[in-house]
Amino acid sequence: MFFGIRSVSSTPQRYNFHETETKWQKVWEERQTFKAAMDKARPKYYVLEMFPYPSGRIHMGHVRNYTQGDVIARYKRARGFNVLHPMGWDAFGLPAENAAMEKKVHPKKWTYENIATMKAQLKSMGLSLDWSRELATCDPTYYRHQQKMFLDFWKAGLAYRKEAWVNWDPVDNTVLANEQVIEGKGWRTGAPVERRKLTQWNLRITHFADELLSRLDTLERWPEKVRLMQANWIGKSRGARVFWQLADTAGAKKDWGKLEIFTTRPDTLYGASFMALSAEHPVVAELAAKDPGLQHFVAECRKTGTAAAEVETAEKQGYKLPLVAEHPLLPGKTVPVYAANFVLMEYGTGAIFGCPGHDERDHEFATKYGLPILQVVAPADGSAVDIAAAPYIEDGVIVNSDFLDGLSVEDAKTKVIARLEEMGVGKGTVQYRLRDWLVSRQRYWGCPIPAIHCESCGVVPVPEKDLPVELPDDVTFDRPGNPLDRHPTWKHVACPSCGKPARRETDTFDTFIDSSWYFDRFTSPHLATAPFDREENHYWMPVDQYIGGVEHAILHLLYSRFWTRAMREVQMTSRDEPFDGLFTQGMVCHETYRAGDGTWLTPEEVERVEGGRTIRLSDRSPVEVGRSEKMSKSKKNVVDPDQIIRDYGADTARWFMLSDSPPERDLEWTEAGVTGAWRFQQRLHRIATTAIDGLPPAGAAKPATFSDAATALRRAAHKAIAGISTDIEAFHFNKAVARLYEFANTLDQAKGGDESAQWALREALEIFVRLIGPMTPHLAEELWAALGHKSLLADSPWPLPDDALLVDDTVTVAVQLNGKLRGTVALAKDTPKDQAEKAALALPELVRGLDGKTPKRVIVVPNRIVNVVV
RNA sequence: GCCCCCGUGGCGGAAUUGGUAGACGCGCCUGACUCAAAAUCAGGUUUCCUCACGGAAGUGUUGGUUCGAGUCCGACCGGGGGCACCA
Repeated sequence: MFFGIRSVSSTPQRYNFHETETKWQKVWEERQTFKAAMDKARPKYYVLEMFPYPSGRIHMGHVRNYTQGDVIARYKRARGFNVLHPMGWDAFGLPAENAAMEKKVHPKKWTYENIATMKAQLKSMGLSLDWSRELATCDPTYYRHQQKMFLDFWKAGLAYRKEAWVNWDPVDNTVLANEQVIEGKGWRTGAPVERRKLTQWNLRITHFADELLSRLDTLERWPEKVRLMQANWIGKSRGARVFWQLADTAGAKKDWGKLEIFTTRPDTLYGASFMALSAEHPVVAELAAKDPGLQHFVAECRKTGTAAAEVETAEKQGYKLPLVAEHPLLPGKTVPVYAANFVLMEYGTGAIFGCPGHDERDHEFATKYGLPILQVVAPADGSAVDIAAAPYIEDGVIVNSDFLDGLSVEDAKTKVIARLEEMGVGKGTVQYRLRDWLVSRQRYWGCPIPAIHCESCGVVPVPEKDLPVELPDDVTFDRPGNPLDRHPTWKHVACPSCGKPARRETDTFDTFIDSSWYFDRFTSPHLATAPFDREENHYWMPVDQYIGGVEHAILHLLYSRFWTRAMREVQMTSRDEPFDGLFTQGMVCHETYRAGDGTWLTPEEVERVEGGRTIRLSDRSPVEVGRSEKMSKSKKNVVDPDQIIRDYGADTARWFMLSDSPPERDLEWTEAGVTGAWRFQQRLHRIATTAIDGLPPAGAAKPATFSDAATALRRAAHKAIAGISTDIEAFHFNKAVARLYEFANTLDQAKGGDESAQWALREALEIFVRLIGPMTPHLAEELWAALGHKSLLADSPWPLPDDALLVDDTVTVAVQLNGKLRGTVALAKDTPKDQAEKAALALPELVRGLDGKTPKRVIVVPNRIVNVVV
């Protein structure tokens, strides 16, 4: 439906939003209204929205995110806080390199042009941002500090190189962190990741695993959902490491030493019937050297890799090794040892003991290979279970387990761990699912890793005086692979330690490092000598309110929490957590359209016609309307913010973003909704400007008494203040909008009357204008000036409600008969129970319902309800 | 498979946290203005019965707790999200 857009251009506008919006944006900019400066005498408030990747143009998701943040920023400002509300650019990343390959534009040029475009777009939204603090992570003045911090972390043992099996994205030609592999596929490319053994840089996030987990409980202003996701990701499990002596059955006489396994069920040790090692386990590798069959098996395991679909369908496979393991608690008892495709080298010790009686996976494996299935846990109620048919996973009592018999599972765990430790064959441990953060990327457009490889000195840090290690500009993108690596001169340097020819590290950092501390940099964005000034940082941090998409629940938010701790470890800060409050906003969705030939159509290419049908504008052919989905280029269901702002104005776009849908839920973008929001802006302007004629001047003396109508209006106004303040604080913007509609309706109905009514009308209008200020700042500023104010609304305080006007003298009390509503009675507020009861019993509708019966009981809830029970 | 969240009119969603279900907006219907339309304004809009007054039912289904349940508890159905051979 595009009637709306057409009607805008064909209707004479009484409120010229375009002119008004540019006017006020200019005023705010000229007066540096939103420039933030440290002021220890005032309480600070740091509002931050996740900074955008400069992809080219802003999308509706940005509009929603930044509108929400701006409401909070402007509101807190009006409440007297010294607000910091900055904006910057997450400017490194692969799309710039892809653009370089496809469009032959240098990544730097492409990025900065995009930044210019998007900055202009954001400015047209009228956001209360301090642009003087703008930063871009691709700027050497930014990333030099990042390189320095990395060197500090390296020195402190928080950064290290390790050879390991890593996830390789074959499309982007780079390795990925575990967090960036979703269902076995690269998070950006969707290509199945391959496994490669490479030496890569890692950050020791696992060092803080326990703290990152336990501190989640204290993040009270974080969504429960995000905390839960992080807790699951960290994945703490208690268990034991148990050492099994390996013995050779092939007669090689080699002493294989003890095999260390991890288990969360040491209570089931007596049910062990096999051992299983990862195909990548060193013992397997050693045996494979002389066993082609095992080599083949290992290769097969590697092939199945991590792709989720394959994992699900893949059968448990084992390869019997020429080894046995001696049971640590049963002298003389041995179990066979297998290499198995389901054991992960990355988790625990890469080796397990199999207890088929009480583990789903082990049961499947044992059944396949004809291994014994022993029962060591029985249901507490004494009922029998068929352990051969299915494993028994539930809680119960331990049986067939020597000194553990009769104990509960929990008690048995404690007791067996104590015994293992006593015997020196095991120990209780805590295991985390979280792995260290792999940060090397084989890409050009990222922050260079400040390290040098020297044949004689090994890996040497770049001396601080040589920072920043800057990216060279003259690179080529004509071939796949890392342009830094094939640059003719860049990587050739002298070793800082011995001076001999050496080679620069050509990998760059994962761009999630860039975004792990930008919020700190915003506190002193221009400081050259350090990432931030301690005093400034201490004043502004932590971020009081962070707002962004839930898709960053693990990646960005967990990394940032880690980075803050790493900085603490090297004494850069004493803070533990970067974000005090977090809000995750929902996505912006739109209907999808498909032409007869199946191709996707943009909303601009279709029109809804009479009879509810939808047709393609070009040839009037019918269009299939699909369900509403997140706006995406691939489905073409996108609406350009620029166009909306041009046709309807920023205030309308903002208002619509805040209306109807709760901010944490997905929002359905509809053309009808936008025109509705636009009409309301027009209506507001009309209501206000017509009312302003004949009002007493600003600051006129308050009348001693008010007419009933005037008091009613004042009540509505002051209730609006109270309600909307609460709503904004609670992020219930849709409710605040609803209240503003109600208040606008009241205002529209308010007729001129005596002097007190005129005074009340001015009061109400001024309150109204201040209340819409955070949401539609341009219109509000315009009306504020029209009301005769010389100062800016943006500099004006939030109105405070008069408590006396918030309570009503009379209340409507519902009268129920057996819990069913029969009618209502108007009573004075706080009418005593007995009088309320009397009034209710006199209600004709109740008397009729009673039909002569005597009430058995009467429940009176003061000011609420009277329930008569018969 | 495991964990979490959500099911309220034609639609988006309210409901002071156990106390008048459907605020507010969209859409739709009727009327006014208009030659007509758009815009605007006034009124209506959960469903069923009734000319009306009024009444009955009603928050995914079902059972329970309670004077009283959209709200609390149990089971089920449906939708969404996270994790997933993690030992």
